[in-house]
Amino acid sequence: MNQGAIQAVHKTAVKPSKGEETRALILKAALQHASVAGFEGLTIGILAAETGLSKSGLFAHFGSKEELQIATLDEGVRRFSETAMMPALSVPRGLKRLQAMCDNWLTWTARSQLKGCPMMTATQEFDHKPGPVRDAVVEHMRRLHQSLVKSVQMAIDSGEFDAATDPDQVAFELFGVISSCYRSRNLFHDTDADQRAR
Amino acid sequence: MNQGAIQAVHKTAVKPSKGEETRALILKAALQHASVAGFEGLTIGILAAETGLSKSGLFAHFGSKEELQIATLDEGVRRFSETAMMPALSVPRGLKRLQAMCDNWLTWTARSQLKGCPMMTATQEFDHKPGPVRDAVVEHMRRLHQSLVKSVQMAIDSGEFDAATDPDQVAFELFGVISSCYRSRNLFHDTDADQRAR
DNA sequence: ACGATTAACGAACGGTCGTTCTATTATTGG
DNA sequence: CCAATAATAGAACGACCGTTCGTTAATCGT
Repeated sequence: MNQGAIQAVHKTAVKPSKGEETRALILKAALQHASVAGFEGLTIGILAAETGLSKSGLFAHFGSKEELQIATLDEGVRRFSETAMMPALSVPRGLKRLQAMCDNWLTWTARSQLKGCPMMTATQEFDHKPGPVRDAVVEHMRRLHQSLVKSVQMAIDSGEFDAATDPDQVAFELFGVISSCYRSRNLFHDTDADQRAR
Repeated sequence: MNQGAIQAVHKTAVKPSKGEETRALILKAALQHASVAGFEGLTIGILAAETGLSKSGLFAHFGSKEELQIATLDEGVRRFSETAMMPALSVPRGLKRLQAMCDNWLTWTARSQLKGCPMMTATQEFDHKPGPVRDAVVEHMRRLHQSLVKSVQMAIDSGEFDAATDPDQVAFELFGVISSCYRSRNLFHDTDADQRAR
């Protein structure tokens, strides 16, 4: 039936077939919606109405709600990577890059016109719900954590951080500060994009 | 006819009427469920089956799902207060008490046989969903934040923290560390209840 | 330009949702 | 002990859920 996943291997060079076009359109709306109402709040009916498709027409692109959730999560990670992480790679290694990463992390949702960080949402949502979606979330978060650790390590190598610094610990704390900032901003409408990268 | 089950369990007040008894029972199950599946995941049908009541019987206790959510949230806060915060008040003011608060915060879910911290869950879940439930969440979190700030201020007054310390900032960071710890523990099954209260 | 393939639709399904009624059973205060 | 009252059950509702199926319309390779 649906074999869109097969084509995922090839990094598309020149193939915006009709199907992929609408699929991208759906995922855009889905991500938007998930950033507000969460991934469990994603509804095929609502999403269909939002995109002008029929329920069954939309459904055919994914084959199940679970696959829709995973596809939306992947799309979120893709957007996060290209909006927040990749730009930071053009900043010189070390503390500067680490700071750029954190800054971008805090601002990418606004730049992508999202209401919240999908990964933060997904993390909370699937904490205790075993299944393929949770597995995907864990995998993505593990990768993200590793990225942070690597950047911290670079700052250690360059002498900007003490040699005794534990990169894992710093990454752990950075994540805490960022999630605290998101909470503060969203819940209280505080305007404290505190640049507290120590 | 044989109603001789005299349970001389006189708890606190003097009014454990039948209705309040079952209501407490429902809320216990609801909180348990919400700590796993979230407050939106609370379902009257499931909850009724879990408690042995009928849907309508359970429903009558609250009048709407929204009120059930709020009641469950309140119950969570109540349990949190009596399990995590109040015990910390018997610890001498200052850094010690602040540490006790954070420690208790990290361990109270286990002690209450919950799978996750309901307030953390609620915070994420109602970030972007206006309504009475969100209002209640905001109010509760504001109070909690103030508690933290007050404890930090005491540690400043006692000289354990530098006089230039910003209590709000410290509370902000503490919340970050705690939420990061919850995430790490639940998502990766890390066993790092890191006592990183600086 | 045509025939094969893909994309999209519309209707229907069994389920579950929150909610509303009415009726029956327990509990309670006098 | 007995009425008054509170607690619960049961059936039914419309709405929406995810999913299936058969059919039609659009797209694409040749």
